[in-house]
Amino acid sequence: MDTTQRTDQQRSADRRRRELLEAADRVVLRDGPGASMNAIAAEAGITKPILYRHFGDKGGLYAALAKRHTDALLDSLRAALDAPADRRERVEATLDTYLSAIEARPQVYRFLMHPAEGAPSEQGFDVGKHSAPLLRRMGEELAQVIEERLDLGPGSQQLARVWGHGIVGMMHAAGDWWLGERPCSREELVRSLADLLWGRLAAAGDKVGSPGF
Amino acid sequence: MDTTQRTDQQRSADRRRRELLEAADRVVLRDGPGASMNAIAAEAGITKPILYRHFGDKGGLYAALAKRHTDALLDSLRAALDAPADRRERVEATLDTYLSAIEARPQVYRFLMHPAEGAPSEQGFDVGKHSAPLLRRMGEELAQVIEERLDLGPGSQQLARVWGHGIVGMMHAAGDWWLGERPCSREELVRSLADLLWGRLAAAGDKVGSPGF
DNA sequence: CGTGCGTGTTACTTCCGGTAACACCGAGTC
DNA sequence: GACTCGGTGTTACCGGAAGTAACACGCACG
Repeated sequence: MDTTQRTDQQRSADRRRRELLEAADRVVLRDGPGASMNAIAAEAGITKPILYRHFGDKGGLYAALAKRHTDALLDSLRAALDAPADRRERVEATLDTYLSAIEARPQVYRFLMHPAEGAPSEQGFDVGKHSAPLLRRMGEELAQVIEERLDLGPGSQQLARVWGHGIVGMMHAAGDWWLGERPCSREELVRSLADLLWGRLAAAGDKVGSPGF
Repeated sequence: MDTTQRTDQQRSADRRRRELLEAADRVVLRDGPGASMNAIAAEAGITKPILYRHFGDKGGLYAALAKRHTDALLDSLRAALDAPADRRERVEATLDTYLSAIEARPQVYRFLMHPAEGAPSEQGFDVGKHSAPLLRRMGEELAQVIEERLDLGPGSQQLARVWGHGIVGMMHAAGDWWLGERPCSREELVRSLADLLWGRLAAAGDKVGSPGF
């Protein structure tokens, strides 16, 4: 009964919400994740309480903001992951997609990786609950693809999840470091990481002059 | 000329500093990284300005605190990394050392991974500068060991650094996820990760019913 | 005796997240 | 046309945290 009536208000509320999110986006991209609610409200041309009415609290706003970017990135990754190519190519394409994304918009990336924090009266403090939702989602997503596509024998589901989170973490940490120091080209980085996943660590020989026990 | 005079004051100042750090440690371990300077001062039986005289600002205190734990963890890891065993065993021992550490003291671990944040007037916002100093140090350390021990052919130094940071990231992300969900035993996790590094991802067969492109 | 100097305190400023209370405005109703 | 009502907006405040004076005690050294 209210579905038809709702549309009008709902649509306008949704549009407002999107405008607010875009303003918040601009501010966060400019000032970093420490951007204040006042600043965001000012950018949107309004005042704080409105933000709170729309998003509850700062965490809510940041979560909404993060969801937008996270969804976008995950879509790109899914595309690379599902491409009709052989495994190595798909892995490299996925790595490259992720690295391209963080290279193109490092501020977004920084924000996504360290969203929450700072809330006073932080209760239970369950380890691992927040951290980085994006990493978790990427890990789960990758785990699913691995489990669907690869024959890993018994315990495959568990193994796939470990690998999913592990590979995502590898990608993330290497990307973070690379972005800070730019020690090599993106292509080289992708190749090096793929080599690592392809077992080159195990296959490498000992160094000749290595400390001989 | 002042070296002899200094010893006395210096020693007492150092002892005081250590006491303060220990108090801070207790509070942070109890209340999480959001612990206030007031709370830390109270735990130490003093008041805020003293903390500021010793550590400059909250970041300084947290950095000092982080350094203690980071150094300790890195020592353990170095021991595992340098053990006289074959490569696979060393890798497993290192993974296990890290995972044991975060399992034994999750609060410390949480603190180390998300130390800073929250400072207003955060200038330049260089991506990747802060993030997690511990991860960076671990990555560099591992890179060094890899480069020392393995024969990786041309470009070995670059490759070692990529791998160092990548492997550390893998360990971290998998550990973080594991700590939150506890989906398997530590031994299984270690084995799964070592398998990943040993190329099982590349070696696995396609699943029979997999979507055939 | 007094003059530094290290150690400590109280009391303050500033800023931020979050909230309460009030003000305006357009639509539907009698 | 007056009246209410929901949505949008505001100002003004609270509580708490970081960080900073400014002042006070104690102790060695001339």
